[in-house]
Amino acid sequence: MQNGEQSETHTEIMEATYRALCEHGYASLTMQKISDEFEKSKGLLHYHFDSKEELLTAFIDYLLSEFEQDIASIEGPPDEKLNEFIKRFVVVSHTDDRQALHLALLELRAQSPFNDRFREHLARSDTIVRDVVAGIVADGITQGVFRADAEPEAVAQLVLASMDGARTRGLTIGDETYPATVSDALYEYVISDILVETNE
Amino acid sequence: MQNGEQSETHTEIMEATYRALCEHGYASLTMQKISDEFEKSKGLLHYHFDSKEELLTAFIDYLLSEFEQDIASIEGPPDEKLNEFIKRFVVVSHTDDRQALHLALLELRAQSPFNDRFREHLARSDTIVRDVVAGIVADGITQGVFRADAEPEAVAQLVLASMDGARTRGLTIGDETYPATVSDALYEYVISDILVETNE
Amino acid sequence: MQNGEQSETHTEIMEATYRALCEHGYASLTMQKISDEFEKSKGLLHYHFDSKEELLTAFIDYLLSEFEQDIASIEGPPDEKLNEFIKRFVVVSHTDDRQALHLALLELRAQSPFNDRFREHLARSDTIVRDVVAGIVADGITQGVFRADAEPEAVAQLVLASMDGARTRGLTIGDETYPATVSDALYEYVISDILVETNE
Amino acid sequence: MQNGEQSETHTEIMEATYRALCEHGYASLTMQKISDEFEKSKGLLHYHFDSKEELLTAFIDYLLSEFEQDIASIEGPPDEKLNEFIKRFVVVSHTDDRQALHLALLELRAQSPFNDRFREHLARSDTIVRDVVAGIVADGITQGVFRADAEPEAVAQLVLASMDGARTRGLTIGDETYPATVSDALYEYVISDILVETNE
DNA sequence: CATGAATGAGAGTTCATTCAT
DNA sequence: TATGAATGAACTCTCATTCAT
Repeated sequence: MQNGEQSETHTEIMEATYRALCEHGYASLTMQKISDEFEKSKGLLHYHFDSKEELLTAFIDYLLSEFEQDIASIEGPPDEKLNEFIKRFVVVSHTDDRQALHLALLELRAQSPFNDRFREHLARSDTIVRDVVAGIVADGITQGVFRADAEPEAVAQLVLASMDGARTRGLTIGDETYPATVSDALYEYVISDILVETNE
Repeated sequence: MQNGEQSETHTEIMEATYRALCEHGYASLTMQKISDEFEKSKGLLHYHFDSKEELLTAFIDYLLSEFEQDIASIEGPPDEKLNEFIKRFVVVSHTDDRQALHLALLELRAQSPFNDRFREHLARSDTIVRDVVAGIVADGITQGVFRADAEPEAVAQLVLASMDGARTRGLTIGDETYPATVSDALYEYVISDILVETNE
Repeated sequence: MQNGEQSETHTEIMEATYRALCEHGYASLTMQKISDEFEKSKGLLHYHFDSKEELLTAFIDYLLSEFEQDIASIEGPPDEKLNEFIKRFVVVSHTDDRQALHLALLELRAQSPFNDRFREHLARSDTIVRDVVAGIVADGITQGVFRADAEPEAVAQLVLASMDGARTRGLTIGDETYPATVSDALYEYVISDILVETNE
Repeated sequence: MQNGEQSETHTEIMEATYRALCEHGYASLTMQKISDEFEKSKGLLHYHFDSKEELLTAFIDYLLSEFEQDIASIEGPPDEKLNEFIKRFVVVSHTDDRQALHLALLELRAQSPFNDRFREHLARSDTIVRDVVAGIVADGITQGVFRADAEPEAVAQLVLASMDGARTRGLTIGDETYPATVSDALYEYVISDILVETNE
């Protein structure tokens, strides 16, 4: 998404970083552990990236790009898009690969107060995603599926925050039912309220 | 809370760890940096704790105990308690010390999938807090301030998840208005729905 | 001088080495830094020279050859040749390119106790230069401009040593006036003594 | 001389550095090689010195302090002091330990154009030594052993430069007779000229 | 000839931990 | 208790060199 044409080795490094991050976590992620997940040599990591931080910044872009592509691929009428968005965002099974992706992102996010570049890259992506959700709600209002008094920005932030929190709590506390429970509550207490009541 | 009578040195170490964690972040937290925030020597840290992990596990208990005490001190009728809870939990000013505390907790939480002991201690606390919120809602139903069809568990999880998510996003993206916006949306789209309409 | 007909690439490598050495110093001179000053690729350096040491040995010859050519081009009667020799050897302005050349030579010389090949190449050149100066003095005696009791070898060594020392101290301590001061003292206390007093 | 009371370990590190520098030369001097000459562990080097550069800067002070002490210990009338100074400074036998010291200093000096801190420390010492020599000459004039028209500063610089150059050439070209030859020439062509002729 | 990706050893440095005092 | 010197493993990063193209 951002470069369009990265070298094969570049991609292999990103994938190795992903595996290493998922397995060991950010705090104990080392170039050696990335290298262990990488077919080629450790020195090559430094040939392609000037420093560990540079590699990880590139990795954030790689992760976000995958995530943004996933989100952009959602199709359908606004209410279905919102449902699908929530499903992809939060209802992850334990074996879902997306769970690992979100954990990786969470770790990088927890690090961002101490790293300006991380924060900038993450903030940029956050704005994009928020705009996507607010856009869905706005479209829904225009098309008459959501109530006219729904505030797209507020709804978007509430949806994102609750899903993010649910995922975080689910991931970090090890309770797999957390995201699903919150997701259900989100429907019952929020989304059902802004739906124009046609058949319900 | 867990020992009742900790030594003064123990407390000083916990406070030093807190300062070091806030300043440097979990990933680059070292015994040396804790020691730098500590009046006494670095060797003494190992006299009191067998290992860094042991120290950090004790630190989690210390943090959670402070947090739980804070929450337990809330008084008043259920709807006011819920408001106050949300306020303390999420609406933190930028200079609020509680912001740093939550960031520290987030970092430890992001680490918990890689550390069983961290996860156990955090999960225990999470259950306590969730029970507190669910209890407030249940009390509110009993006392007739919340609607009878409100589900205490579901509401508690939704409230906690959205506030947690809002705080995380606010902290890590550097947008101070995030928690307040989500908090407002939470009132408007969730809490106002479960309040028994008396004067509104 | 040693091959007579070096390839153009060879010369470009020598010039790149010269620039890199002047900029970074011997101790932190790397093949990469030489390559950075070189139009073509880094791999090509190894195509032309089997190793870094080989390249640097060739570079010594290149430097000395330039230096010897410079000295050989001095013309005139013996006393003027000696003056000119000293002037070229030591009285370098701060911006003089010769200053960098002498610094490069000094660095290689400081390395020579640890590298037999460096030492051999440098010693050979040193003998040549010493013979040139002793020859000038001997010619001066024959032609009656220098006193008959002047010892060509001793004078040559004293002149060379003092100029070398002055340059070293000037270069490394950053005092630009050093060489000129010593040069003046050399005239006043040494050369004026061996001149046949005709018009002075 | 500079601190008066350095720890024993500090001194051991300086001595280990001296041995490593003499054996391998500055350009290939590594912390590992210093550690190899050191009884204790490599990590300890970094406990006592924040970086390699800091260690080497301290080492320059250590070397210069030894050298300055040596010079300060010379006693006697001015002409004898000057003789003794030259003897200690330059006439080193091949096995003389002072030869190694001067080579070490030369290497550090050759590095000083690329390292401000090295240059400052070396320049400070250079000024001290020059003042000592100029002081000897000035005393000699006052006491009537040197001619009144001798210029202390100019003589000091000429003496130092020629001896420095002789030593450099001797050390780096491997010709042991160099310093002695230049030293003799220095007497014959310079010092004999400034001596008040009493018995010669 | 020429390139630049790739390698593996080793550079300086950091770190949790130990231990004598 | 308390200190701070000391350790050794592991860290990020650099380097001369090789090799497929």
